[in-house]
Amino acid sequence: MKIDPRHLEILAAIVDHGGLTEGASALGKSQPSVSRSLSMLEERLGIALFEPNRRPLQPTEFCHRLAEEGRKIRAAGATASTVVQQFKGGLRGAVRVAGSPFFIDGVVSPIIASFQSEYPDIHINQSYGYARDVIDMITNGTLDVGIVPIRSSEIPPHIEARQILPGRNVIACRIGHPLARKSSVRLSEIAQYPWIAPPPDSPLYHDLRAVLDGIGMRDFKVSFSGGSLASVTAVLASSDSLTVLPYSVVYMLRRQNALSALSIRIGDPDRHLCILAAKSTAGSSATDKLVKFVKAEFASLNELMQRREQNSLWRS
Amino acid sequence: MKIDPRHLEILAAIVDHGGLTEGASALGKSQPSVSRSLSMLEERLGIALFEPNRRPLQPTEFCHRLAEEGRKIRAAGATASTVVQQFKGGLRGAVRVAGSPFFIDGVVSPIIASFQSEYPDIHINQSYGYARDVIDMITNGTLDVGIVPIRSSEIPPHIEARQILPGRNVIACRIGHPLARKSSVRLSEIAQYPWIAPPPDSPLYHDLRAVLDGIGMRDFKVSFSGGSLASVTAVLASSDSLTVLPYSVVYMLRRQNALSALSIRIGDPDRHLCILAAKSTAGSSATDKLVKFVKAEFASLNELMQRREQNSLWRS
DNA sequence: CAATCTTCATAACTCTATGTTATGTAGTGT
DNA sequence: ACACTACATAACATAGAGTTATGAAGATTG
Repeated sequence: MKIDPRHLEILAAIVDHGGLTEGASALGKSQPSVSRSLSMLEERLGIALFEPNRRPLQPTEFCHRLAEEGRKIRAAGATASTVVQQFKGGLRGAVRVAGSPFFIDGVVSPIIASFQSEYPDIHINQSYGYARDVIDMITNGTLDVGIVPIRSSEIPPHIEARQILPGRNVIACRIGHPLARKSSVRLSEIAQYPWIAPPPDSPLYHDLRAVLDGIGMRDFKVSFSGGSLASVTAVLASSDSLTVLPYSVVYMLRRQNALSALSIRIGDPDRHLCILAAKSTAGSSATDKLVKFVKAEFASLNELMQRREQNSLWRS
Repeated sequence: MKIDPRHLEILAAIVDHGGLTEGASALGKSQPSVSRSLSMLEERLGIALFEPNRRPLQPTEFCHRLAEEGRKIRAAGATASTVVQQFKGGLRGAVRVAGSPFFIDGVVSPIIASFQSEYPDIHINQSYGYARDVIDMITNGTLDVGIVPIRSSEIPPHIEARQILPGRNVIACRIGHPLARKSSVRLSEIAQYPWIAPPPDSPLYHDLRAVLDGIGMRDFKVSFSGGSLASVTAVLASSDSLTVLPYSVVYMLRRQNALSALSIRIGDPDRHLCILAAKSTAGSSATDKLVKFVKAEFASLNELMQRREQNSLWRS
């Protein structure tokens, strides 16, 4: 027999709050109203929900079982409320953005800073996530915009994606690194230096492995592993270590006199940086504004980077 | 803002069935009723749930999101229905029995063993409990059958009780006890022997106190207290201790050459052994079969015991 | 493009469940 | 034994959902 889901929520509230009066209050209902609803439910079920003659109410095993379902209903209701708030709040100047940590820290954050000075009333909520997580969050509505390197075959049909940079990696090092001033770097010269590995679960780590496999290095010396872009940059800047980073990230950091890159061409990944958003018309004008702005900034950045051959750029 | 969980279920049904009319039918609701509920919901939310001017209704992304929560609520409701059926249907092939420990161990277990050899497909779940607990468990549906000594005034109206043995206690001892072979035992003879007391929270303990008060013994020497029927029997068998036990229990144990009883009449309790079950129609045929079997076995046992005068029985 | 069919919206009436305040009953603690 | 707490019940009002009947609008077909 079908039970009204509100009644299951009532049972959950009573069990979780240890009594009818407290449970009713938690639900915003009056104590007599809840009491009567329970009595009618017990009469319909023909099975006791609470031990008789006990104060406060002591649930039976049967009640506990139904209360468990009531908790699930309550959780679903809470999620629905969040969805409502998101769809309303999304219309009112808040955008949630996520992306690969190094891209977010190295490239996207400065762009978003520019966006916010131009649109001060739009709030940006920024977080990290790789492609798979970003897609999930956009799909379930907890994210508005994702900026991640991704293969086009990995983009599901309900998500709108636009490539903003081609996949391009370089071997990064500190400014003034012994190899940095060489116009041509040979394999044997790289082998003697230690490497910094990105977080093992990141696509960049796989890029690193691919690069080193391509160069023929089976075992490489890792002097530092994991960490944020800032910590990687700090380690690079204070040692002769090498790592693999996206070209755009190094380019942006070069502006800060932070990093340089070696004059050696390494294989580019087939994942291109894309900006992702849901295809639905629920996209807010704030989200639309941000997407447009980010596309324009990356177009500009791409143009700047293309004006410089990789090798000639790093020879200054 | 909180959404009525029934409305979330409605959204799920509409989305899953491809239209309002089909969805309403799936929920057992009328089409106009669902249409109006939806209109009122959209008005309260202030966000469109369906693309305008489309037939059949085409959900928005917002609606899809809420429908997902509706599915969770529907699933929880289905599980709750299953729980209800289990608590009702659990009475179909499995019977839960509880009673006073000494009766259960000494008399009821052998009867249930006979029952199960006759009905091997009926599962018996056996446990202990005194009258008050047994009544509570039957009331709240966690027990099917209780076998306990009880006064008829203690039986609530919603429970069906049938007396299966009159209240009758004897002073039990080991076979070969010095007093066991006497045809008439006097008070002064009893006083010198130690006593075994049943668990203090048991009605039998109160019976023991009542017996000793009636005999005029204010302070009696307790050499062993509490424990199961097996442990009490073991202590009796290996010492000259005495205790008070129900006549039927001793009778059953006598068959095993385990115990004997003194030839002295002591006051009988006003609690008679009864078999209890809920009056509700939820009683299964398995429960009915067990109740009938237990009644018959106890009638037979009662007849056997009545064929023997108490004193002549113990004189063999 | 018009006619027909399908799907949903609206109206009017009825009924049920839930809201309220007031008060009684029963269990628990001191 | 008394006071307090927690729940049950009564009476009245209201809102939401049930119904049948019917209209409006979108989609399909000839």
